[in-house]
Amino acid sequence: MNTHSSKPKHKSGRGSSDKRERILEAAIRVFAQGGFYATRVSDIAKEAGVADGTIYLYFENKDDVLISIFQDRIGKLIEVLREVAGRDEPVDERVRRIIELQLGLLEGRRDLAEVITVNLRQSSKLLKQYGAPLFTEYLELIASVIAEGQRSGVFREDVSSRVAARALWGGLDGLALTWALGGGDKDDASRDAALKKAAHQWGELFLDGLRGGTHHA
Amino acid sequence: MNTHSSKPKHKSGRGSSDKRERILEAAIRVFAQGGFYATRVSDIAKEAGVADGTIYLYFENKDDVLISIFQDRIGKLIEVLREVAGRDEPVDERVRRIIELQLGLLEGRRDLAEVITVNLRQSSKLLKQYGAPLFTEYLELIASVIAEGQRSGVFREDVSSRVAARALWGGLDGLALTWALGGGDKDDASRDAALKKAAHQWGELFLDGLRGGTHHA
Amino acid sequence: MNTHSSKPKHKSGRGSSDKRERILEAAIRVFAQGGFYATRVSDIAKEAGVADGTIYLYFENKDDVLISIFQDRIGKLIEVLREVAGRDEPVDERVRRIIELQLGLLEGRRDLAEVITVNLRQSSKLLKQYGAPLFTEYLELIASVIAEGQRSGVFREDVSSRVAARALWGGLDGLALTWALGGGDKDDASRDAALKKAAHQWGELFLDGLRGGTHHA
Amino acid sequence: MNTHSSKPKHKSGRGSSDKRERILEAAIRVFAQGGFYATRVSDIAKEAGVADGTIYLYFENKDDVLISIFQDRIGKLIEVLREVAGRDEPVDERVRRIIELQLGLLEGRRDLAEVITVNLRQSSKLLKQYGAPLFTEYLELIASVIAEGQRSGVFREDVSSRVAARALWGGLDGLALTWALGGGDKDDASRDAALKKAAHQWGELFLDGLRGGTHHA
DNA sequence: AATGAATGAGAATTCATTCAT
DNA sequence: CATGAATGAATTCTCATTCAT
Repeated sequence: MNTHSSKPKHKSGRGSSDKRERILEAAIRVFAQGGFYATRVSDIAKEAGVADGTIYLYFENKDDVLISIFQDRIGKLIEVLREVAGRDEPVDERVRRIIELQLGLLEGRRDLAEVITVNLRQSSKLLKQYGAPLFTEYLELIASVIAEGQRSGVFREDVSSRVAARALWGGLDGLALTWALGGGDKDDASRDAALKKAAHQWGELFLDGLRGGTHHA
Repeated sequence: MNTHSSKPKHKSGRGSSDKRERILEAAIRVFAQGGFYATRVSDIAKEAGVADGTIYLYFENKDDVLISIFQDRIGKLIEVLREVAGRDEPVDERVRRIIELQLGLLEGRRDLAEVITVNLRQSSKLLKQYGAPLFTEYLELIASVIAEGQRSGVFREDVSSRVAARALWGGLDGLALTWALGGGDKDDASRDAALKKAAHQWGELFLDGLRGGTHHA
Repeated sequence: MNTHSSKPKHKSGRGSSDKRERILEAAIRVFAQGGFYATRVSDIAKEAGVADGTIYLYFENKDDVLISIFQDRIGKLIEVLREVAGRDEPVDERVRRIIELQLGLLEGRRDLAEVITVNLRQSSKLLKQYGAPLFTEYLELIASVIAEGQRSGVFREDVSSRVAARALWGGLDGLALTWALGGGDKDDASRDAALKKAAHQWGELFLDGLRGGTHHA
Repeated sequence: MNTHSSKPKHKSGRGSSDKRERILEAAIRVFAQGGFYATRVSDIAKEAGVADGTIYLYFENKDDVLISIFQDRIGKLIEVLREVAGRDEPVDERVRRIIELQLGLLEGRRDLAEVITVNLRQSSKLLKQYGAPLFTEYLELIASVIAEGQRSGVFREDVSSRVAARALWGGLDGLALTWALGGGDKDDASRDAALKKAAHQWGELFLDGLRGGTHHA
């Protein structure tokens, strides 16, 4: 449903389709290290412990591997997000969950963060063709929560819910980028904690800003 | 190997080094369109109206062209930013200027803006090696303005100025990305207007959020 | 290396070797459609309704499949041809039978005909190594009929029987090629009828030419 | 006009476009030796004394090289044929010229004969897509001469001029095939003479057959 | 300085063949 | 006997870079 590749003839095979997963994980690691373009297909294969040709049993081509990473992960994220967005909780609480969710996806996965925030943009073609639809869906979901907050009077209405959604996502992506790029001086655990703290601050700033219009009067 | 651009023996030359400039401008345009990797050296040459070989009279290699864009352009951007950051204006006013600057709304220097949002992520290798330091400097400059606002009591202090700076940049980048992804349905003028409006909304949301801590008490 | 097909340990087997036959038939079909090189072993397998690996239980390799087609089928064709050539009928009648035979109009053995016009030229290497001898035998048989006609005074003698045989075959091949190239505008039945008619005309032209020397005096 | 490739950016360059010719000649040699599919692009390059990449400056891809051989040669042949077909000579004389012409194309070029008669058919795709149109034009030209002979009462009318044209060409192609395939037992000169002689015989047989209908009454 | 034809290293992809099940 | 997932050698084609003019 959320996979794009038309290839996986296996799928149902028990131990077989975890090979697809293995390749995907290997690709995330090597893409994060060297970037999409600098990574050779044989690098992915070696990292996954399979032969070069095996990649092509599970993916159309190299592009498809990157796209699949994006689609698999974002697809899952959207699923959960949809549930969160529909919860019976105060909207600001739901916004906080969204933030945690987006960063939770990355929890301890600096490599995944780099692939999503950096690598995907290296190919504008891929980004536009495959990324845009999913990305738009994701943003619309966030925007709908904000819009609900606006209708209920919790959030200011002089800011477009879509603009706010984009800014929220962009801010998180900005934090993730710095986090991904940051050299390895500190240990992962403290880096994780730092990201979490930063995300919390950013969330409160955002929420206050979103409520802020009321104070203008 | 680690020092770059030992080539530009011209630079000082009179009319000749405007060819370097022409190549740089051409490269910014084509990189922005198709990305660093999808762009062939011959594309840059054609756009610049010179022969392929001519590129190599002014730059070491293709990487060097991208690096030079970073250094030349972000360097200039930082210069302007430094001036804006140091102005004798209220901090929130300065933050508004920074937003306009980054989106290229200021002085019609759209190309400068493109460099950051589009080119920054093109090559992870180059990004890490050459982009990161400059990028960090850029962010620090923004953070310093925010910090000043915090010290003067205008901005809340429970949010790290660096986190706020990253979020500010990320939000802008998010708006720019959507803007870039959005198909060419509308004309440029109305797209520009939409971006300007979105940027304004985002700025006010951000500033209110940044002041917001005060209302919590 | 130079002896081929040491594999078919089955051959004598009862019902199992009809699988070999099935593969051979399938190969003829797919080779005829796309050519030897454009056909993948998996295409043959799919057409035959067996697994890829099964092919290798009956044939050394892909080349061996083509060679086997030559040997099995052209062998049979030559057998039939030999019978026709030796019949107790007027030579011109026998020439007419040969034409029908080669075009597969005789006894509905279209597949036999395909072997020569379609498969003969598929691989120059194999053609030279395995096809040429059989092909020569085939032509010699035709030439022998013509030579017989010459000796009995029915056919002119100022034309080499071998040259005539080659020309006869070539003409038929030319008709078949046009027939194969002709897009699928008409239905198979009418295409068949057209080929039959063309073959008849060609046969009479050829026979008259072959008798023609008598008029020269 | 008769070249298909959209590549040759050079063309007018003096000494430059003979490189295209050099590659073409080299390709004819190596295709004839090993066949189209067995020949690697690097083989062509080596034979032509150029780098692999140079091939791609003059041709789209490997297919294009084969197509270009066919188109260049057949294209030229058609030009001359058109002149011959329109001459003010007896039709049978013109048919003799056509035969000489078609074989003259191959004069001493066993390799070219093999490429045209054997290699082109190895790829039904190429043959159908590019060969068919030119081939049809060529045949129509021959058919028009035969039709003229029929209208003037020299040739029998119970044979379709198109069928006759195909048979004529096919017969010649058949002779050329045997000639190309024949091992190298004799020297080239005597082989050439043999081909010429065979062609003459075939021509007379064909012409007599084409007149033959008149004797049937 | 400028040119652009030529180069050739490098990478993606295909597909015949194998072999564990 | 049969299968078909896995393999990896082989090949085409691209494109950054060079260098003779």
